[in-house]
Amino acid sequence: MSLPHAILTALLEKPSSGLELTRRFDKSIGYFWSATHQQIYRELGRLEEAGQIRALPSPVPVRGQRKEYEVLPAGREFLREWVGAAEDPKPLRSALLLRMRAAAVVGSAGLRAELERHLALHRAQLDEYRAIEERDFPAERRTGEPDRLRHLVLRGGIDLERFWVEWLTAALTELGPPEE
Amino acid sequence: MSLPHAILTALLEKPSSGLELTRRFDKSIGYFWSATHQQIYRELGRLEEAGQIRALPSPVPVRGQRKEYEVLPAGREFLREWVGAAEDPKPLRSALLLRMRAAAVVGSAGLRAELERHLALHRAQLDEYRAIEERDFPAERRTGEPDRLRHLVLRGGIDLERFWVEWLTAALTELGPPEE
DNA sequence: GCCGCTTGTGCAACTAGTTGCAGAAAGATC
DNA sequence: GATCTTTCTGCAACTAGTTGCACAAGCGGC
Repeated sequence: MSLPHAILTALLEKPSSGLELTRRFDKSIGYFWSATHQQIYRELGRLEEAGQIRALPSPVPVRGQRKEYEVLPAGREFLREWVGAAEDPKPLRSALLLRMRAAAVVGSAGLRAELERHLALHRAQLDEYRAIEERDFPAERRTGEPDRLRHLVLRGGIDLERFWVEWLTAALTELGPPEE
Repeated sequence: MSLPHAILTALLEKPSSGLELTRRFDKSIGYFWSATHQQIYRELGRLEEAGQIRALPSPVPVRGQRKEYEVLPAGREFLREWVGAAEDPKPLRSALLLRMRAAAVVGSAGLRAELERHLALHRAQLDEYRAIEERDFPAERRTGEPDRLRHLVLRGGIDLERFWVEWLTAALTELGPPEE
């Protein structure tokens, strides 16, 4: 399970409060490890309990008030170990591929519209990734190891979206004209 | 959630007992919607309860004895509706991409070996898919709609594995020589 | 005829992730 | 200065998925 590692990574990149983390998950880390604010708050509690992060000293420790967290040495070490650990890839789960297989059995009525909708979503995501690439990784900035690695991650996201766009396009062609 | 749909699809393709389903998940449907035997037994119970499948009449309804299930009309209808339903793609979750991002922060020690291990696994999966394609979808068999759709699904699997093989190869190059 | 192995089904207890809601604090509106 | 809205944190209850184990039936050997 990788949520604690995702949070530690985000906190090392920049100490944050729970809500800040949630927002950053929505537009960065969350692109390949999504989490709701609920998961994040709960995990922050566990990580603090385990001595891997701590809340920055603040005047009043009251509910409804932002709490900034930073990573402790134990947390950094925990993350460092995980980077080199053996962990098998989780088997793929795609409801869309499954649906197409179901369509082979009960007919493909209505599937075309869904494929078009997904195609639009993946195109949008692809555009977003490309915008990020232009903004954060112009050719001249791809030098230090950290940046090279982060750029690789983004390239992974881009190529995955490209895969979906291509597959969906092929599927739509194969499915034939609308209202066949 | 798609497990019931996966099971209905599998049962429509061929009525089976719980264990048979488990085996078929391990080498077919499960490639894009995996499930353990536990999940399958539990879901079979629910589907039977809901009147979407039924156990074929058997002499003795005892524990430890195989039970064949077949899909009832209500189950088929349920699946048919799902094929055309709107359902957003679930956000990507890749522990490996996440790990690379963590590596950008705490260093990439040990990561290279993991990338190589994953590369081998994805290559093996790719080979398996290709063998299935040759066996089940020779060029002359890709005619009826059901077969065309099933082949599309398999092509999706193949291209996804190809994506990983290419990305991992690029990542290893980018990471530089071993023991940098 | 019993002993151990495999096949098949399933319960129980766990971890991970989701959804709905609530309450405190602080700024915005009148 | 009363109320309204937004921000931020969090509890509670749920669904999905995993892991470990148990128990029955059949089969094979001896």
